[in-house]
Parts: sequence; C-alpha cells; structure tokens
Amino acid sequence: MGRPPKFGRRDIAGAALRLVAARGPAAATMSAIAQELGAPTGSIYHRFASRELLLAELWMEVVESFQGELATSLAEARDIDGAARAVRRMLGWVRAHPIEARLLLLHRREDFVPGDWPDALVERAAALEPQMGSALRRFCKRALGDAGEPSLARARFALLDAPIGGVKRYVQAGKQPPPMLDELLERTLRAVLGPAQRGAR
Amino acid sequence: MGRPPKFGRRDIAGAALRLVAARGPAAATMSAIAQELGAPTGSIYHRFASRELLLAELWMEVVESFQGELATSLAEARDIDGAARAVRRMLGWVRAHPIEARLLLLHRREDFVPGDWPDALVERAAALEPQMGSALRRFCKRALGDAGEPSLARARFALLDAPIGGVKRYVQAGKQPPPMLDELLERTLRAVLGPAQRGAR
DNA sequence: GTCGTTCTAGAATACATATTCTAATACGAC
DNA sequence: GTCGTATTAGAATATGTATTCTAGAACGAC
Repeated sequence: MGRPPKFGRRDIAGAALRLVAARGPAAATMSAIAQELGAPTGSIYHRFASRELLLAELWMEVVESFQGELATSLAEARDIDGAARAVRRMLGWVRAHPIEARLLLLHRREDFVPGDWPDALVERAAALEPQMGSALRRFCKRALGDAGEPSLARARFALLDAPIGGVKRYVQAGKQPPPMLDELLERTLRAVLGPAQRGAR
Repeated sequence: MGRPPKFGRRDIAGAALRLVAARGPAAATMSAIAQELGAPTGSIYHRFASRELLLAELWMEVVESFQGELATSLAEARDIDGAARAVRRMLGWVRAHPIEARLLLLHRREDFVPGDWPDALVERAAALEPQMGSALRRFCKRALGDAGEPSLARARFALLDAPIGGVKRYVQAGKQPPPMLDELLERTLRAVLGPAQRGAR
C-alpha cells in the first residue's frame, strides 16, 4: 500500500557519503544531497528526521565498519605477528573502502555531530569506545603480558595512531596506500611493541 | 592622528584562535569572535576584509611557525640522531603551543580556507609546500644517501606522519604529550630509517 | 577650540540553509 | 474503478551568518 519509494535511506546516505568524501561534511547540505540524488529536499525528511541525524548515522555506520573489523582482528591476535596482521587488515579496509576512508580519516566526529549524540544513537555510540578500548587492553594482556597504561599507550600508538597517521596522506591524495606502508607500519609495530633488544642476535 | 585603536589585528586573531581551539573553526563566526573580544562586528572589518581572510591568515601563521621550526631543525640534521632531535623539537613545539597545536593538528586547511587561497596570501601559501618538501629531500640525500621516492616516503612517515599521528591524541584530549611519546617516535624513526640490520650485534 | 582622520558601535541588509507545509502522484487492496 | 496511504515535489518559512552602512566618538595637528 502507498506509493512505492523512489529514494531509500540507503540511497540518501550514499549521496551524502559521496558529497562528504568529495567536498567535506560542510558541503553535504540538504539541498546538495537532494541534488546529488535527483530528489526534492522534502523526500529526505521522510527518511531522516533531520540533517544531524542523517550525518550522525552515516558517520556511525562507517566507524562501526572500520572499528568492528579492527577490533575483531585484534581479538584474534595472540602475539606481535597477530598484531601485524591486524594492521595489515586495517590497511586492507582502507584500500577496499576508499570513499568511506575519506569520511572517517579526513574529518572529525564533531564535523558531523556537533555536541552530543542525538538520542536515537546514544546507545550505539556508547558501545564504540569500550569496544576498541577493551580489544586493546585484552591484546596487551595476552601478547605483552601487561595491560598497564604504559603498555596500552604503546599499543595505541603502534596499532592505531601510527597506522592512521601513515595512511591519511594517501587517503587525502585519493591514492591507494602503497605496499611499502605495510612494511613501515610493521617495522614500527615491532620497534614499539617488540622485545627490547631481540636484535642482539 | 585619528582615534586610537582599541582592537588590533593581534587581538582579533587571538580571539579567533581561542575559539577555534576550543570549539573548531565553524564556531569562529564573526559575531562569536566579536563577542569573545567584547567588540562590535564592525570593528573586525576594519582590520580584516573578510572572515575568510582572517581565518586564512590565522592558519597561515600557525603553519609557518610549526613548519618553520620543523624545517629548520631538519636542515640541521646530518644523520639519524639529528632527525631524532628534529622530532623531539616538534613535540617541543606542540608542548609550548598547545592552543596553536589544536588549530593545526585537529583541523584541516579546508575548514579555514575553502577552495583556493585568497589572492593576498597565495604567495605565502606557495612557499609552504616547497619548504617542507625540499627540507625532507635534502635530509634524505644527506643522511640516507638517497632522495628517491621510497626513501622520501620513509622519511615523511618517520618525521611527519607518525609523529603527528602520535601526538594528535594528546592534543585532542587537551593533554601534554607524555615523555614516553618521544621514545616511541624515536624508536619508530630508527626502525624505519635506520640501517636495516644494525641490531645484529 | 576646530578640523581631519581613524576608529567604535551596532543596526540594517543580503544570502544561504534547515525545516515545514501544501498539493499532487502512484501504487496495492478491495 | 475507487479508496487509502506512503511518497514525491517543490514552494514557503524560519533562522543564522557574513557583510555593509550610518552615526558618533576620540585623538593629534594646528
């Protein structure tokens, strides 16, 4: 019953994603999204109560995809080699999702959701922080035998900050991260998390 | 002659900087800046022709400060130890300029200057890219004996991307980067740029 | 003191954007 | 075919922001 939808949530979110990737969140105005989609602005409001909700959901989906994969592969990592695999998989995600990577790595949450999360998403948002945090903590305990703050900080740097910092340049340039980056990040990982002086034979 | 100024360019830029650091570039509206300063909006236009010009100049100044210091200390680096010193100095800059660091590291140029640079600043802007680029290239030649793209990519990662990625977390949190970060970044540097298997000994 | 000039003050304007509203449509159920 | 309804369509509205404009104020020169 009722007229069949011509523009679904998926389509709308997709149009917004393309705009964000190409010209940043500020460019994703309701009229720009509508135009990108060939729809009137009114139709968008049949699917999303507000622009904020639309962008918030878009952001959330991308973060969940990225972080979900990373947390999963980190949960499987039982040692440094496993961690190296997790980093490689993160790069794999970026290579496989260049558009989403631009949204995620080139912009901040605040540019999508200024202030607090809309009520409809607080629960999903609340699940995000602990997921990554506990994945890291467990990994530290398991692979390094210690989940104290110093170890945690090391792991955060080697598994998150350095990889993200390293890959951002390529995402920004619209290029695929080169294979060499995998190697650089693995070296970094071993230098930071590896046994202190294993090199001495 | 003429009425003495009550609000100078310096004051205005300072107010804008505080707003950007605290709530992002979008929050630095002309009225917000005026309010932060206790001035009417009109006065701002006596100093800056437009909001775009104001923000562009602010951004430019911070980038010049940051990059100038980095390029200088990189120019002095004659080997890996020198590079490590340069990285430490970069962290020093961040520690000494926490507000400016927030502007620089937490936001993108596009959030300040959408599109091309205003005419008044194209020259200054044009000088920025080559400065860093040639500093890196010279360093590679001098310290690594090779300025090919692979070496350059390594140096960019070890000297720019990894440090920036690592420090951003603390800047975001409004905290000083801990001393441990210096150590992590130095390890990274040596792992990425150092002689391949020096460890065997 | 008067004049010329540089500035403060803040109201008025122009414009862009999110959101709402009213009407028209296209389909399934009957 | 008629009815009910979810949807398209796009004009109308409300709000926020950059910018401009008009007065008036404060100083130095003379």
